[in-house]
Amino acid sequence: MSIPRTRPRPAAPGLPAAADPIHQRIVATVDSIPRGRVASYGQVALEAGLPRRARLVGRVLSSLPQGSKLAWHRVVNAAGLISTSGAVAREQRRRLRAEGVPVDVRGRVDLAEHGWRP
DNA sequence: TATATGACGACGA
DNA sequence: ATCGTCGCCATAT
Repeated sequence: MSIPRTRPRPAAPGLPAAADPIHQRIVATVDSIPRGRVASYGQVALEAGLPRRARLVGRVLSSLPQGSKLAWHRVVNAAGLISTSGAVAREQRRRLRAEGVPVDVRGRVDLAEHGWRP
């Protein structure tokens, strides 16, 4: 029997990424981070049932549509540092401070103090 | 098909 | 604390 030489394809080529169930779990997890707390990319991945997929979380957040209501600003890297840059980083810092999360001059949040502990 | 590149992270020196 | 290395994996080139 010859095996079809077709590789598995991403479920629906052409459908919006938001339709992907993996993507949805990540979004749902970020949505569960309480106001005033922050989580790391790796932590979000873990909570979403996707261990070691931190980069995927970053990729999903970086491709959110403009005007998304998701609290993407509550996600920082494992060191507590804002991982975005430029105008996005300034917006993230602004939003965090606006909800009572201190961000130091280097763009760092104290995870021991404001980290999300589900 | 091969390499490079990230909104990352764990680890060892 | 800082740095390099490696693992990770979807996209881009």
